[in-house]
Amino acid sequence: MLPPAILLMGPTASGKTAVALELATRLPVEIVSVDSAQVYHDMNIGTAKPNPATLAKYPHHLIDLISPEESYSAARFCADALRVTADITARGRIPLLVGGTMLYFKALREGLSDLPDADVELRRKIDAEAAEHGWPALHAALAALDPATAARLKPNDAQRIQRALEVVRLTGAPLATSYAIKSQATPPYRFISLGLMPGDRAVLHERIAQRFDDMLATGLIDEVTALRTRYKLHANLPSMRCVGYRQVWEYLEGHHDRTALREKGIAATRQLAKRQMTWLRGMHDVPQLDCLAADLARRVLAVIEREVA
RNA sequence: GGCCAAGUAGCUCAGUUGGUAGAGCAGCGGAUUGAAAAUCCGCGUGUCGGUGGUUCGAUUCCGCCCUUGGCCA
Repeated sequence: MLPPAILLMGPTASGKTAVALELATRLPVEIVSVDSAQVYHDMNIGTAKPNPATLAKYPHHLIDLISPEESYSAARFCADALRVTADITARGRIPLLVGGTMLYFKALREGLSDLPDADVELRRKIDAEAAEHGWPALHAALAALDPATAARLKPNDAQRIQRALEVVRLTGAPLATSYAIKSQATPPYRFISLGLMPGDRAVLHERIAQRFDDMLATGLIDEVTALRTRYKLHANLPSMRCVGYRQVWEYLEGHHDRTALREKGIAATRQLAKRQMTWLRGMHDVPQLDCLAADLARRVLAVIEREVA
């Protein structure tokens, strides 16, 4: 029988971290972060990373991996996750993967196809073409090379059109050809999946507002200012497009005032939570618990103990 | 008490020279394969403050009333 691995998924501000820490005191688990923003060094407040004392007591894998100047990816996450979970299992412990980056969970559970990595130079060229002719023109160009993919994508879906053009140019074949092959072996685990969803979304929204205010109060703006001093950053980097960081960046550039920063930050976080919940709703095989329940940790524990045993 | 301004979507407002109304934000749904906290798509019936009048027809014009804000007493 395959060893167990626990997947704890939920929208931002649903209390995932608190539950994970609680579980860590009761089960032989090691926490693995599934979070595309917590991988960056020096982005702590805005990504709601646990504080140093907590991290010392409960080590988290897959946080603080790269510089904000760099990019991460779902593929890299899969590779990293499989490596650290193998280590954890070898130590006789159970991996507890916790986070809100649903694409990473999906990639882990369903595997990825064998596609070429991002090609910085090629992307730069495609961006230049888009700047000149617009994305709908590139969408039309894609239709000539890969009609099936073009039909699937909207003319303004910049990111996917770019990726499709990139893969087609690098492989010389339509995307579907590459997609057909899921090369990655399924992970050697028995996944125990759990989703956290708010019974009352208004309460989650309230919590998100509170949390963003807390971030501002504990120095989010200073954090971004320091990042801009320490690193070579620009507004289009994945790190600076993260929720909160993007809005503070715009504030520092003078695009809006402090009140607008707060409103935009909260709105962006809500939209994020909404997209995460859309993913979760679509995962029909993942049992869900109300993250607003008072005894949440106990309920999660009950489900896990039943499944692990 | 008098004068002035405003009352239209959850919020901020636009608009109809009289033919029952639409933007932004918020909210909701969806897509999602190496940037995913990204990127993109879809969803708008609201006593147009109330009530009388003029009119074939009033959210629009007129009277009165109500509410809010400002100025004057």
